[in-house]
Amino acid sequence: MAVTIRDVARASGVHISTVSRTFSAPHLVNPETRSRVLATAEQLGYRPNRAARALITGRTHNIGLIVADIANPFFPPLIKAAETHARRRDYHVFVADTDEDPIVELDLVQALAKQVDGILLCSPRMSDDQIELLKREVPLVVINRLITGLPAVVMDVGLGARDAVQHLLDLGHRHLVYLAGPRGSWTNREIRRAAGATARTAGADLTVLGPNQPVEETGAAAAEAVLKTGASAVLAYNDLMAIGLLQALQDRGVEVPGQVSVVGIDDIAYSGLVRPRLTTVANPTGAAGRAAVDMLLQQGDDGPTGQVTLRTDLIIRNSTGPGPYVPAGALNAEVAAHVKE
Amino acid sequence: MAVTIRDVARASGVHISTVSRTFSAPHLVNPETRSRVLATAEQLGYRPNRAARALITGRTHNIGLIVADIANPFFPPLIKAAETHARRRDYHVFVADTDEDPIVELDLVQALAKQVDGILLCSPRMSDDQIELLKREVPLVVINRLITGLPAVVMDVGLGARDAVQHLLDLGHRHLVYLAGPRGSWTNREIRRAAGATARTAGADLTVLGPNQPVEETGAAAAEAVLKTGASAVLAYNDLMAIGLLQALQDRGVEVPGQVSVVGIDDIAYSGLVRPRLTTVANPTGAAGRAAVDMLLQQGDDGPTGQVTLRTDLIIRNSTGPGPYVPAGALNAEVAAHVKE
DNA sequence: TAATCTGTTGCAAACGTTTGCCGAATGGAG
DNA sequence: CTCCATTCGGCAAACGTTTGCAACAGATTA
Repeated sequence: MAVTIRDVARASGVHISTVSRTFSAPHLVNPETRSRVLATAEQLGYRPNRAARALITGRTHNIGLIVADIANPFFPPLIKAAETHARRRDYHVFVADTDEDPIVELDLVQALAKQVDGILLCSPRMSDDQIELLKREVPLVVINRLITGLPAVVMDVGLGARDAVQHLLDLGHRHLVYLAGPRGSWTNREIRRAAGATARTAGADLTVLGPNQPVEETGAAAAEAVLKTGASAVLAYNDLMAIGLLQALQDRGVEVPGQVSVVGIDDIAYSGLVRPRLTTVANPTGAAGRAAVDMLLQQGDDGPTGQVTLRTDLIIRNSTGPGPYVPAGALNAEVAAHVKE
Repeated sequence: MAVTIRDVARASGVHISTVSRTFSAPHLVNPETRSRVLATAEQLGYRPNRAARALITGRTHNIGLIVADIANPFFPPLIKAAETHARRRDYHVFVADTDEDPIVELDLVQALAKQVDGILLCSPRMSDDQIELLKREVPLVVINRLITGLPAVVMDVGLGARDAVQHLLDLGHRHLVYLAGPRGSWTNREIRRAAGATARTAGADLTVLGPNQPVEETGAAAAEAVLKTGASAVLAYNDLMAIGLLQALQDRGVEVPGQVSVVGIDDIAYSGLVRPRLTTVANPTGAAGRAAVDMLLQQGDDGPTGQVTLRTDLIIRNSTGPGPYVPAGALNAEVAAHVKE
């Protein structure tokens, strides 16, 4: 049914190997022959069968991209960037969603392993050991998690969390809440560590609430607990939760940032659209996707290597304002500017 | 390097065909032999090579999903639903992004054709003829566009647009704007047609502004033009544009819905989070994704068939309010409820 | 003139499966 | 004890490519 290399060979009066070479090693075939073959191939609508090619070359020209939740707005820009970048290099991308489930994650990697030249593992929830093991089955690049010895692209959320907490401290907040993310998330641990350290250094309190599924609903559901802590500022694991919290607080008549300041992480497209506009830590997700593809596809001796850290940026908008302990001298020009905005 | 069927055969002392049958036709092999083979396969970490299998069976167990823009929040829920549904049926999904470019779209279908058992084409921008032609190369299910003779899953945006316009008319608006979507979009034509017909029937004006790229920025950029028309209500091609417009109007000091009412389409996750919360037409994207997968994978004589229309729902929130011509008698209970909300 | 090289092509094996066909073994019926 | 049916497993071809090897022609070199 489908037109194969053999049909083209017959129609142009050459051996199939010549047709094959016309496509995969053009310099080895006489220009005249080549153009003849190309012409008949075009005319017949021939397209090389990648599966057959993969079988013999061992290279599928496919990559896998495994994310926790496609519908989480953090991922689409990353997926898009990775896919576009991969396609530019003539690779196709399998996208799969684990629903935050480490078991599904494991299955998925194994199922995809034979079908791809490598896998991009986004924010994996598996244990380090499991990932280590999987690495032997298929080239892996991990995104958003640092594991010694494993190639990775991470965004420096530690830095982001530090900046965010420092921003809150500068505003005069002394009791903060970290609204934690899902169990098993490296990002979550990083944020928690950095936020804790920064708060501690300044002699401020940091209460951790969680773990939580990183969705809007849990952010909203946490409002009660947040208020009960008596904290005046909240750093959320991601914008989704921050926005959920924002909503729930306002529904309860709590003013943001008047009574409680809220900071998110990710800078998803909509964090600038909610009211008040969300102060958040911007993550370079597109760049991360591209970097990960590059790393995976790098002409490898044996597999991808290296660890890349991308910088994050605190974006100050309107969901953060002065806290209860703003010292007279601290209301300097910079902070004043934030407050005013 | 990778463990093949042959390794398993050798290790368990049977012929490779027996191993093959153990996996693809278990009932043909002695339970005892089967469990022995299964055991060694497990121990060796054997996984069937799908490419090789595809070569001989002609079924890849992959499908392609082509969308205009992964980062457009309309698509991720659809992608997620389709992927999850496909995986449940043991299919993997290639996801690709055309960036709204019909050329890329065409290339993509052809490139993917040999590698998949079928392709889901979301909101294609190609011409009907082109799609018709492609259908001969690979089984196709079109989402969000109706083409005679082609299997499709569409959401009834015509109905949605009618409901939306009727809602605005009921509120007393007599001059409406339709902020159009991209050229080549079937959805766009449907909305325009239905909105126009509904307005015309009621003797109201409908000004069409566009075509536009379906992103937030163009919605914002259109604010000026919208105001210039003097219309009191706007229906946007999608929520993204509606939200952009909302923002821009408010930035100009125009009250929504006080001075201008705005209705979106899609009900993306964030339309309920902006202020005012957006009145919009909800599209069952998840259901559409699943239906399309089912249609594509239906045990087919020759290819998928049928056309499914999924119903849409007008969700009334706070971005719509009474218009300048609200007749005394029209402020019935239902409308009053809307207004109050 | 013989030897060597270069460029172009054909030949055939290989990649990891599936599957139609055939033969061997087993067991039940007559 | 023979015959037949059934169950099981092996054999080998096939899927559409790539690629090392060899053959051949013509050109270059010695």
